Amino acid sequence: MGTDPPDSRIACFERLCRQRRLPLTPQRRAVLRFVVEREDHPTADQVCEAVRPQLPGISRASVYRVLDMLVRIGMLTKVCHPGSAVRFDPRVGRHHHLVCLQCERIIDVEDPRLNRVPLPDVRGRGFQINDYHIHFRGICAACLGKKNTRARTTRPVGRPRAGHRTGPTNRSR
Amino acid sequence: MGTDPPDSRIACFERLCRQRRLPLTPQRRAVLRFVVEREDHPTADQVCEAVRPQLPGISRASVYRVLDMLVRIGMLTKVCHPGSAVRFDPRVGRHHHLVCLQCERIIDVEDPRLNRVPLPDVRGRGFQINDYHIHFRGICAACLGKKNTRARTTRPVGRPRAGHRTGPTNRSR
DNA sequence: TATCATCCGATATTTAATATCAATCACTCG
DNA sequence: CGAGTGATTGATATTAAATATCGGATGATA
Ligand SMILES: [Zn+2]
Ligand SMILES: [Zn+2]
Ligand SMILES: [Zn+2]
Ligand SMILES: [Zn+2]
Repeated sequence: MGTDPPDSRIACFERLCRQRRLPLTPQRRAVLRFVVEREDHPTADQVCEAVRPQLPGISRASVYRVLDMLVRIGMLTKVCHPGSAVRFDPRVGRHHHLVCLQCERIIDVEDPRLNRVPLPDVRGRGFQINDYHIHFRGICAACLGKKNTRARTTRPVGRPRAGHRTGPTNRSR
Repeated sequence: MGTDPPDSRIACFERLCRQRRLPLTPQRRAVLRFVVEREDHPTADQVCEAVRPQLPGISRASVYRVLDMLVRIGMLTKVCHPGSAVRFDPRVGRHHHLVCLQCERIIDVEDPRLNRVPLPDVRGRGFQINDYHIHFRGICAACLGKKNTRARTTRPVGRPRAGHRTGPTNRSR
């Protein structure tokens, strides 16, 4: 259901709106259409910029409101990763993500074996598990290509030990 | 290593600072001590409030900076979940989380079976996987207790269909 | 077309997080 | 122990993300 073609998803949304007596506005159509047509989990800001050409007057507040509403009625889900804004995902079924530690890109990943992960036994702690979601962290193809750029996550912290000097110590200034 | 007792972790931090010639300030000690003594993944703001009694003058900016530095040198990790601020985790080894959809609480979970999850075959897409992390979503024991409170995630959206009226339609006012 | 609840855009506000900079502080080496 | 040096700190301002408010506009239904 989260992988249906865009038109089918829009139709599903319209059905849902009629059922629940929710007005079907151009803003809602445009935002949903944009998100279901993308595969890269855009942020609210990206949605805003992308939709403006077709709907010149749309306000940022509306984009936030519409996205929130689409999440509430189950058409979208939210994904987040430390260091980047919340992203919106048109796939609502169980699937998992590759997260690039360098460019923050989020890529969908699907593998039937990942849907058979054993649930931990947490009944002792009284936690009721409804669903799960795996974040695979690493480096995407694009970032592996430009390897010479220093990786933010592996940059050494602090100054080198004495004796490892890489240049003159008494700089002018 | 992420599960050692607090004193051992502080000692490890001091060793790391000396190695890298990073000044060992009271702010850094206090922030690290607080986070490693907690198990509930506090936010930067919670760290700030908790540390202030012991270090009255500490500024919010310093707390952010120190937390960021502790992440960079590998003493802490960041965790995030849509709808709540970034949280800091004293456990840096692979482990997983129970996320309560109602109160945003994050609880550590460990199960040897979860460390043998098959990695998806993404070599075709050129993604290099370094690590992974599972979010189990659900409802925690505390929130299951007070069940009468309406769950935010299951609240119906929109008004009911005509005919399902639950009260008088023509209210005064 | 008329009615009405809902939504939209504009604006202000809250919250999280980062940038700047002078004064202070921790560390090292005499 | 005391001076020298560079990183850190606190105060402040600023950016960015997200939410709240409110009058006017709009979609749904009859
Ligand atoms: Zn990348
Ligand atoms: Zn996805
Ligand atoms: Zn809870
Ligand atoms: Zn944890």
